[in-house]
Amino acid sequence: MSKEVRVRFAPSPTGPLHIGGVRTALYNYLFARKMGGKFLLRIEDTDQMRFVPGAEKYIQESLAWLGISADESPWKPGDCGPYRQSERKADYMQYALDLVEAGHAYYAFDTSEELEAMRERLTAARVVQPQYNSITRTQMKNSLTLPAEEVKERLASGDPYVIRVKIPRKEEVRLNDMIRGWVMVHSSTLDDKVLMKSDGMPTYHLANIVDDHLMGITHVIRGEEWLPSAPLHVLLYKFFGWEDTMPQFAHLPLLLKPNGNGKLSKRDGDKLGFPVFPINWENQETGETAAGFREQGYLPDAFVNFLAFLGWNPGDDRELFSLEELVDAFSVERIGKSGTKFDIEKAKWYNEQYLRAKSDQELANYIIEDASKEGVELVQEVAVKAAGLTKGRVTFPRDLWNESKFLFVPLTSFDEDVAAKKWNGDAVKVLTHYSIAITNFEGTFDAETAKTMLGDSAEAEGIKIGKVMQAVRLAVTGSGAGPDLMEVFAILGAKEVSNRIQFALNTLPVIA
RNA sequence: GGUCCGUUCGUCUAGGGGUUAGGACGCAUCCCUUUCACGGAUGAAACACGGGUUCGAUUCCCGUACGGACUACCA
Repeated sequence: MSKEVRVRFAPSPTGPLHIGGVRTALYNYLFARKMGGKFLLRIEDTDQMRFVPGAEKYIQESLAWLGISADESPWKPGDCGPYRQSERKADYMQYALDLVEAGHAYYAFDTSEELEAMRERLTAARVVQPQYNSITRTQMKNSLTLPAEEVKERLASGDPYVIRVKIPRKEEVRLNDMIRGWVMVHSSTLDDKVLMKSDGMPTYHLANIVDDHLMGITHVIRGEEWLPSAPLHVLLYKFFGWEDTMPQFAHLPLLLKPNGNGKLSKRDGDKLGFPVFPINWENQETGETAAGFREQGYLPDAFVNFLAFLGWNPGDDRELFSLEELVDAFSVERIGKSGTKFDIEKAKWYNEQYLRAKSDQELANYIIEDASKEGVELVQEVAVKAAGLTKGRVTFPRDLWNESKFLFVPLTSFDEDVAAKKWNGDAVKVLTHYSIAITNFEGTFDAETAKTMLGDSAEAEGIKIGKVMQAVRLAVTGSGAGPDLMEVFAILGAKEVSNRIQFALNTLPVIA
């Protein structure tokens, strides 16, 4: 009987959460639910310089929109709080000190200028890897090179210092990644990463190990950009003596730019013409804004479904999955290894699928809302009909109103190309006849009736109905394309159709 | 440069020692439709390359190429 699965999503509040992060959150969530475990959200705000107000709220709102709920978070604390690293600040130093005590870490007093000088010196000496490591640390100012007395004095006098991990000179570090299998790295290629910064805050490397341990995290599912530092993390677990409870790692393939190369970054949104963020973002201080999927008209279910399939698949031909179904079907084994290019067309397709699956009643609300923004008040019943007529032709909810708008507002113009091609004497004859026929029509003007009467008018004029159909559509809708014309007539009603035909007859050029 | 990761249609992917290499998006054609769209059908479209191993490699191994990530007192 293994212990309960506990996973975490640990974003840092440095701006809007980008889509890759959202996917990471999703996979963590799916895994936790699938395994009957817990999904926690931890805010990694150890970088005070990059902290952006509002980013935390953005993360919260984004996940809420998608239905990704955390069992424990800053807003819903469990037994392992606090869930913001800045609020755990006091604890990290002791852990770092324990490492120093055990000889796995040391104080370093080098200034940034000295570090820079070291790198330049090494570069000049053609050292391939100018870094702070088992070789170079012997020439730097740290507690391994300085006399114990001086170290004590510097510490006592408040000299700025960092604590660095002391990477062993020769050691093979292995980890068994759930997605990539065994990964082996030699410690000689690792550097003595800073664990505690001079501002008293831990770096990611220290904080994430300490917190994951303290929070009982069993699986770390994160982006592939963390793979290179994973060996360091494994070493840290070992130094702390936590090997037995070290989480399993799963490094997710990256989300790539659609046009080719490089991982999808925050800046790509504007360039590529589609959002890279879940919801709209606005930085109050800088005025920086970014577009979100939600505001573009993507449905949360569709977006989640789309995102889940970016790097994962169920192993069969099914494509449409609700969040619950994703939970049921999810497994880490079925996550791919290679980077995934982002294809907005597929996202649109998903949105169309989910939109069409909605009832006319539900869709009608979008139409009513959008219409009222333009000062048009619609009754539910008509909006429902309009929704039914147009839902097969749209990608986003807002398209519903755009596609059905012509039903509710007076025509002001006619498509010129269609007019040039289809508006002719025959059409005028039929339309004139039809207009008169229906203007005083008393019965139920349903699609069937409208069609029969139109056929009768054409026959009376001795003209084939098919020849003038496009002109009829043009006269009543102003366009050469649209939903079933007779259904449109039924919604419009005989009176309105007649009026529109009259308007067209008066507006369009008269042709003999 | 170094370390690590990766490579099946344009894209997302299934598959896995012997298959007509399957599906989805997109694209094209046809059908449906008195329009456009939806829907249906069909089609074009892929195992990066070179060596092994093997009776047989897209599949296993090794190289090469290409791509990517990382290489901060950022996460």
